[in-house]
Amino acid sequence: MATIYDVAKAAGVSAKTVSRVLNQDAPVGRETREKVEQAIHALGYVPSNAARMMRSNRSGIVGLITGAISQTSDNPELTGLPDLFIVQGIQQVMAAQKKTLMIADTAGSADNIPHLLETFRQHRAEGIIYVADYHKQIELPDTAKSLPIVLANCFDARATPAVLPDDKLGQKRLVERLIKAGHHRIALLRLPETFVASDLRFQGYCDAMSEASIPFDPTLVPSTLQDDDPRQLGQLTEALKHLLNLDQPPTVICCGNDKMALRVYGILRSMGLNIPEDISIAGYDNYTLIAETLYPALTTVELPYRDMGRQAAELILDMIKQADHPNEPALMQGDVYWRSSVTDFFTTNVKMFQQ
Amino acid sequence: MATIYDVAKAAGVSAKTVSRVLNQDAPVGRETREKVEQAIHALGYVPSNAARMMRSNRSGIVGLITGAISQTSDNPELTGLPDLFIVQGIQQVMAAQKKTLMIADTAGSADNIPHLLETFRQHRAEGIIYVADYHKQIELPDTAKSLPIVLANCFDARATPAVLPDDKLGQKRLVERLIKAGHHRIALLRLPETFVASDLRFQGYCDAMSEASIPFDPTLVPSTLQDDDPRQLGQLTEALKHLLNLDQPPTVICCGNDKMALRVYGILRSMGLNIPEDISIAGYDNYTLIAETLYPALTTVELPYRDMGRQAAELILDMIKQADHPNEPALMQGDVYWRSSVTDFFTTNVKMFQQ
DNA sequence: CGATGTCATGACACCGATGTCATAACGATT
DNA sequence: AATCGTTATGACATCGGTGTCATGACATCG
Repeated sequence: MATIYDVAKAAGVSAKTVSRVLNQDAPVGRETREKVEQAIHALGYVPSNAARMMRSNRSGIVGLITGAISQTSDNPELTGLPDLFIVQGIQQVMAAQKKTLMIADTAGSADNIPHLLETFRQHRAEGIIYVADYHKQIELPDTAKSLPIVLANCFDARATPAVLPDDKLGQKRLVERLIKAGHHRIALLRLPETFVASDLRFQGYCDAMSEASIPFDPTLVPSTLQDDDPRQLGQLTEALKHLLNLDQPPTVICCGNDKMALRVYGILRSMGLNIPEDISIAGYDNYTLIAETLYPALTTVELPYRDMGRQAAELILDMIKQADHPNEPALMQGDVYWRSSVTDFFTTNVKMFQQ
Repeated sequence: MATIYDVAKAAGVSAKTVSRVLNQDAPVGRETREKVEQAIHALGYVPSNAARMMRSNRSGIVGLITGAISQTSDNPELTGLPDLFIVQGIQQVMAAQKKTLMIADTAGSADNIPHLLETFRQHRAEGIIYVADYHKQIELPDTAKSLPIVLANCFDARATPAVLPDDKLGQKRLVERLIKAGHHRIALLRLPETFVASDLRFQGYCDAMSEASIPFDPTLVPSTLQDDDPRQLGQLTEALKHLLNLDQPPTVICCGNDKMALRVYGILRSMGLNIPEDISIAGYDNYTLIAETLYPALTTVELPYRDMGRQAAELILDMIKQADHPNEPALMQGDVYWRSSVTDFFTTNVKMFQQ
């Protein structure tokens, strides 16, 4: 591989002059510049990052730790990898800032994290972003504290700067929208309690109901499901039977996430019920592969993963520039996506009048 | 950040001795070693990759170009990102070989590729893997030819070494299995022709049928769908009606992929048909989020993405070691996943006898 | 016209590792 | 005792860039 000296010799100038042409940090004569540029092109010269980095002591590298690439084998429930959109958001910002993003994977085990941090330090990464596959609490090894670090989609007990989805607000908005569409009997099939989002979304549900002066009816919120995937189908079936057999059954069921909604579609149909004519269904996540492909398409709330990624990236860049960092996690809002799996009683009425 | 000289001074030895402790490439006295190790620990010293790299001129970096992280905006059809499993397979091999994988993203536009290659050259990447989001033909810029390169999930006209899924064999195996289960009237809903896989899978279907001496019936293979997503639902509905209205309707429908199968589930159910009692459905891709979550679970063929990634990684490492490279693309086989969306007439019969 | 400033360029040191070579101490071999 | 081999260690050059400083040629200004 050609070096700057090869280029200098070919152009008949000093290495420093080539450097000046490359970096445009000092005036160079037009003729000289052209000779140098020709030599660079002829030799296919590309400057060595390693050498630059040594001199400047600035790597321009930001490390990213994720389990998104290797499947999280401890939780087969979540194999969809939508959290990769967080990585995408980060990538966008980094590319715009000409930073190099170095992605390392936990290979499914948190034990690897110290080793990954070590690698990042060897590369002199300026900061680190840790991305979790779903909203959860984590604990980082002590070695992590020596570099600026931002958590995305997770938080810890030490108030490390974090970017999180606003699950409470998202569920609240969805329920508000359902109420506006004329629904009063609104069921909620909660995620297993081990998920942080389970409780937050339940709170959002309660807030929306109470603000609309609809009294809370515990029969509409069956006990939460278990983590255990194989048993979930049976539990879901039971919960649905319970809801449908109520004196006043719900007109809409909010599912813990889109995947659960996919299951619910199958079960309800095997019971002979039509969506949304017999009962409306809503999800959570706006996992488009499911939400847009299901028939009918699924009303759901977006997890604002791309925004979270962008926010996390900007946060880490700020922290690299100035050791300053926020104390409160940044909560990112997701929109409600209104699709045909939910009946809008008022819109339907309008249509009837029109016809 | 501490340097090797800081460590040397703290331990009262020369920098070279510290280097020897780090690399264990020459004997060091026990006492000296311990002093050095203490100093390293006390200073939190981590050797600089940049400096090492300069001296050795070996980066240990393999570049990976993908659109998997940024969504491929030109094809909203495919937002599932399952191709990330390829990246995972690559990562596994690289980690085992202590290579650093540098992932760059096309941000949805192939125009960025030259720039990414430039970045890789700056980092002195030893080789490059290009990962496509689905089986397709691509064309790389000429600048790519100066480094060892392997294509994963795609190929070009210049016989660049490639790793591809064996779509023909996969479909053939699925159809063979269907025939073994007692199906003779087997329909195939092809992917749009713009997909390379469309024709290959059709060939596999034909091969299996002809080897079983079942004459090819073109009415069972409706004309392929259009790319155009919004129109696909209507086209699918038409195609299904056509198939169901045949004199001898199919007992099983092979869908172009799992996502299409998800649509077909919805449409058939809205027609009042039960799967698999009234008609069996099979998919392709083994996109587990769909295939395992659908009710009933979907019979499908695996796209062996992880294996492809591993294979591509091993190929590029070979090519880095020795400029040698294969001329034929490596075809990777995927297994048939047999689930409850397809009736097995013989198994059913056996059960009936048993009862 | 001499002093000053700007432009264009080169010589040289340095960033932080490691390869090469030298050296000293010590035990083993002849 | 002289020679040799091994162990343990350090001095120094080097990788490929860039920061610092110096230098010469002109242009500008009072």
